[in-house]
Amino acid sequence: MDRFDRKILAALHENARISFAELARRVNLSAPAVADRVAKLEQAGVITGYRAQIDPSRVGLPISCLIELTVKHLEYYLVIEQIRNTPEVIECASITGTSGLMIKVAVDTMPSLQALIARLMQFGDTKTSIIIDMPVSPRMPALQQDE
Amino acid sequence: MDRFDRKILAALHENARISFAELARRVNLSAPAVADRVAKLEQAGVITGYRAQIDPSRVGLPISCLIELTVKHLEYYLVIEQIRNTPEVIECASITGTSGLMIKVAVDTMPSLQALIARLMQFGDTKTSIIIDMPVSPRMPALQQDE
DNA sequence: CCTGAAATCATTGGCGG
DNA sequence: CCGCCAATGATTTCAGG
Repeated sequence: MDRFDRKILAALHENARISFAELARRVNLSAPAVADRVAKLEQAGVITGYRAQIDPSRVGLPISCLIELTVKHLEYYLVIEQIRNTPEVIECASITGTSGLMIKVAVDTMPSLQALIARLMQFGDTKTSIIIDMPVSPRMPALQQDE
Repeated sequence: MDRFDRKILAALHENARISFAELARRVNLSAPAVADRVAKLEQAGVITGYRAQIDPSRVGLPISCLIELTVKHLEYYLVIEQIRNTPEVIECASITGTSGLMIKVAVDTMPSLQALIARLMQFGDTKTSIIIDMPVSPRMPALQQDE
């Protein structure tokens, strides 16, 4: 992990669809060299994937929420399995503290949200917050200089 | 927004770096047709970008947290500006309820986390939860059939 | 890591539904 | 308006150094 890798990661985080040729021009390496480095970063698990970012509000899902779920159930993995099978769930983190899970969801209408919360309540207490805005949308972690 | 667009979004969400030629094969359209559709999805704001997903724990940032910040400050936008300029912040949502902000951060060590929390405390009360696991990592919203 | 050649791909213009 | 085909220029990929 040197300055070339850091530049590569920054560029691919900014736009994952640029060509190796363009990437090569930006970091001052040849195209085969950057392709090789990218392959190694993928294999090392540094790059875990390339995702098109889709605006839920433009595909009929104007309401996004964070739901804190205080899991009461002992079969934790069963709850997680249920959450995985819930299409409204966009993201889910297992966290310390009483809550246990923080779930990000996107729904079309309030009744849908109500139904979703009702469904989640069988697993524990819920605390729902509507996302008003995303002042910082997913961005790159600040990379260390030393590795 | 028809079944072709939905297939395109699904494919680009699964792997944003596939070629138009490959995308065309998957959705059974020609390369120019998919390129045109992708351009329109971008212009319509449906696709907001393409991001390489980087594992913070593989770049020297093993600790990820969610910090709920109950903003006391009246100059909300100033707080947000400060948060934008904080490199440890990966994501930030403005939410309903007393908290106001939910911030996702990645840090290298516990002292760094402590310093970060101390910094955020000048803007209001904080409640920090460490992310243990991501049972559902950012995935595509379930698309509506009708548009 | 670079260069160079061959295969693949992106992009444009023109044509037909 | 939307998609297909064909051609040109760029890109990817692999070999060899």
